[in-house]
Amino acid sequence: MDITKIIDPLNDSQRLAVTAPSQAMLVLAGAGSGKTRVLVHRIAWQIQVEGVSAHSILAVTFTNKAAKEMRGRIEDLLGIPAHTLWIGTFHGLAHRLLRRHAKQVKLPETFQVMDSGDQLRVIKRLLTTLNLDDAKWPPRQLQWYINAQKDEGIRARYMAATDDMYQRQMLAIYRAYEAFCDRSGLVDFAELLLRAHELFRENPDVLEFYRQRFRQVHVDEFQDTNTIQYAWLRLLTDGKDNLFVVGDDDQSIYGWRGAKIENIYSFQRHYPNHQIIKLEQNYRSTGNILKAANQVISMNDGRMGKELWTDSGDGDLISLYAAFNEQDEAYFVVERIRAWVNEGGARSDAAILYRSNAQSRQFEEKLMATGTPYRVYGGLRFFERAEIKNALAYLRLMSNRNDDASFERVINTPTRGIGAKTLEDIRKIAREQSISLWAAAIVLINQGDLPGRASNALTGFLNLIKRLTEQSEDMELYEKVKLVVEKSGLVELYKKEKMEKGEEKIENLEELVNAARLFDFTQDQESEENLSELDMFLAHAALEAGEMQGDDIDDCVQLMTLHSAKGLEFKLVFLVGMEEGLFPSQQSVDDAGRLEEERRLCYVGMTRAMLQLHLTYAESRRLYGRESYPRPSRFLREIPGQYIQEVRMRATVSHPITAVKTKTSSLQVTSTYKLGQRVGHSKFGEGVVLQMEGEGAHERVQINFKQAGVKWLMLAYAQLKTL
DNA sequence: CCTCGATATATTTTT
DNA sequence: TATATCGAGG
Repeated sequence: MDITKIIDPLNDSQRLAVTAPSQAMLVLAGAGSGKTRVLVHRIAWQIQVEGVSAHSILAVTFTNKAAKEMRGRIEDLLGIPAHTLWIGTFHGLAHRLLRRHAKQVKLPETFQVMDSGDQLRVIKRLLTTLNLDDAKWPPRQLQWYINAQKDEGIRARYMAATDDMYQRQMLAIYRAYEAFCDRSGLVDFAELLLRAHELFRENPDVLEFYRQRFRQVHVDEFQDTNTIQYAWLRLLTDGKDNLFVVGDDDQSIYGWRGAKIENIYSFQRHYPNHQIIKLEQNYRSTGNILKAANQVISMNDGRMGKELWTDSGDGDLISLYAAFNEQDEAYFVVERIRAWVNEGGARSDAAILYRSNAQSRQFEEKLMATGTPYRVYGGLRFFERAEIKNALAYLRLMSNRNDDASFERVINTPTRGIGAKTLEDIRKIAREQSISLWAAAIVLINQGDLPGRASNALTGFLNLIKRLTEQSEDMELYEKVKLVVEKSGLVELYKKEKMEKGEEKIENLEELVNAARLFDFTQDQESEENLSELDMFLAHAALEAGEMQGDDIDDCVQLMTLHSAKGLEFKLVFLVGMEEGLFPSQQSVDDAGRLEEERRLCYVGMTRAMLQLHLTYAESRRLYGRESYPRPSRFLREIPGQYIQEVRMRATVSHPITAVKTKTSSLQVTSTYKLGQRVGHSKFGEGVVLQMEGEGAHERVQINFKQAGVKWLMLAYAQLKTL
């Protein structure tokens, strides 16, 4: 047996974690310290050396991407496919359990998964039904409230009524929402987890079965688990000392959506026989970046304690640029990226990280203007697009006619002459008789007192769904999807829309058919053989919303929020908008706990950088149409000056916060150039000065190069020669 | 039923 | 500032 492949690539701490005997284990893995490697090798070790069957191993992640990567790497390491290995996201695994045990958790076989968009829609609909003003009861807040309760494992029926009117109303809505979901066979994301927990808690035999089956349980990004996820893990592993978790308290950045960093602390109480191993050697960043990041994070209280180090050198200093305004900031960043690319760097190795999405625009504009390919993460995802959701709603209705959310969605999309009045009648009957909208529609037609036209339209809709169901019965999955796309009238609807938009939507629908054709329903066969291909595809669409838009085919500059950057790495990183009120965000500054999370976010951002880290802030920023003059972020002050090189040239270079801005620039270049002056540039060759603007470090000149054409250059970097 | 204009509203995101 | 959503009116 060749175990060197598993052991050799590991450092001492990693090896300790990988080869430890079965026991409760907490691996505190710093950024870039090889946490996935430990998890992958640990599992391979158990299979190959400890003789644990892949069938008896469970590994849980947060994202599908992480799950996929882990499975891939384990299979690579073992050299064989490991399809009996249960590895997936909390939600994916919960879903699998609920499908297998639908009866025990009182769900219909064809229950459908709602994404957050669906959920919001349902809540809005519910408010209208309950005659509540959605200005007074903002749907988003209600959604937040409901999910927060569920994340804590709290069901509406177990909540005591309070005297507080507001609380009472919220609870009433939560109740109504639960009732609606039950009636329609709909399950939201939080519900997947909650019900999977209840499955274990209320069915000792089921729980015992899985406790027996899973001899080893592994969890990735443990610091991101919420209350219900951890409770679920505990049911599965209590008293068994077989829980192996990997996480980093310093990278907990999802507290605002229920993640409990405390779970790391509780782990030590709940599993008294645990062992803790710290991974502190970093294989990603240079020494300066790590030392600076260590300093920043050390400002937080109550850490587990961890200090990253590297045995590769200090590297470059971190650069800090004080931009005049957000335009200048973008200009600086884009120029730096161009310089990087000119020197042979790949664009995809450069990332611009910001605190909030609204900041991306200025960079996009500048990148666009310079013709630099870029990619923005975080847009609408494929399965979340309206046209896709419409098509899926038809499919869902075919699978489960009680799915009222889907019924509402497509009954009049495209418009087919079913008016608000008819719809209201249907809802009324559904409410009175506690039946689905579909059933209510049939009742309404049979009553016969509907105006002829409305009755025909409604019958037409019901028949359409029935026809689609019958016709597609023996079809392949992709043919079903194709049939729906063609016969639902969606294509005709989008053909009528403004050329470009409509065109794109039709293309997306075609892409959906294609996705169905490529859908690999064999990959989860082990557990879901009783599920129809269609239902598997629908679940896949909800649980894995697909890649964000854009292709990775091109060599693109990467733009994303700090949150989405977690887990990624780039040679060149720009952390922009380092300003009080922006980062840390205004909402976090007067709450110690939230401020610490912002600091962890800063730590995450800094540790994304492999070679170069550039920090920027603007002295003046236009945001939401308002001009503001923010102070530099406190996080900048927390980085010792010795790791920083200020890019702005000033008379006196000192610490950024304390430095007084002087008008006297150290760069008296303004007089050097005149309009029409002939200059030389190392890359662009010879040219003539056309315009100048800005002062000091901000001074830019426009030059008409003989070869390269007209360009704006920043004097501080251009290294021009007068000719 | 659709279009236009008024209005609110703007961290962070995966599942 | 930009966008999304909603209600009135053609």
